[in-house]
Amino acid sequence: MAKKIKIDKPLTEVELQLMNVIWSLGSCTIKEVQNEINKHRELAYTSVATIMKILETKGILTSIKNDKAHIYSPQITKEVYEAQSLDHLAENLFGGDPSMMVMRLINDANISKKDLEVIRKVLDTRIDS
Amino acid sequence: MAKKIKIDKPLTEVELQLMNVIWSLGSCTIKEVQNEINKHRELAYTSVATIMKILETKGILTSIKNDKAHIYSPQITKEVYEAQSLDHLAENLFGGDPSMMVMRLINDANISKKDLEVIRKVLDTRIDS
DNA sequence: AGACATCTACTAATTAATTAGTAGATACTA
DNA sequence: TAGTATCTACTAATTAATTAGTAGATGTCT
Repeated sequence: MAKKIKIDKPLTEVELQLMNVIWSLGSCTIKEVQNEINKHRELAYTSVATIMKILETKGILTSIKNDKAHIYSPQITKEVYEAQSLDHLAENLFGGDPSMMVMRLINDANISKKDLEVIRKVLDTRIDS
Repeated sequence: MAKKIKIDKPLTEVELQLMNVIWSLGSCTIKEVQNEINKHRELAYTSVATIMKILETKGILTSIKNDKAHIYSPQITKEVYEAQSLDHLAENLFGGDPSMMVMRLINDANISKKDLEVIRKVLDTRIDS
């Protein structure tokens, strides 16, 4: 099961692309990841392998040796990584104040009125707890 | 005055560090930026100059030739860049749904109850308009 | 004007990120 | 079990990002 390891730096562009695939697949092989990623872009099998090895070195993936291919599993959930990314952005662009991010989002971003109402509900429960 | 140009890629690490300084200074010279940045980290005058030239090439800064030093001005406001960064993150990590970002933020991020209430007020006006 | 300081443009060196090839190991198939 | 396919580890090549030096131009100050 994925643990809450702390990532020091954000993932690079390709790393994130792969992780998005891996998070959606759960535990998986290099081949499976390559098949999936190749629906969107070219990337050689060995390139995928290299990136996944890097992710393993960073502690973001672990692998176990199966019959044939290694099986990789994420060591951090997508949700946790999302939170850490938001923290990072808050730190670097919003002076460490995440509430300013929320402001910017609900003011500028393309969020439907319906979604805004859902958010308000969540906010209500969050405040009254 | 800063216009709303559209940035294709997010700024790199150093570029953002410099832009944060430049946004806080407004129009400024390389020297001024270097002085400011050097309160936090080492960076040679010529390095600052190089980065600022890159930012100019990208259209994020413009410069006019003054008596002596060039004066650089941002072509994009910090607020707009903030919004674009959030868009980018939403696209790459939240399946293009910014409301999920807000959710993650108000649930996980370290936001005080007072700030949450301020956010709710803003949300109220936003919804009722 | 001559000496000195400062500035920019251009170049270059280093490090990080991306992409993929090759060789040797391992498993599968007839 | 010989031949084929697949897999990983290691290496390497390319591109992007970061950092800074050098030379020549320009301004400043007596």
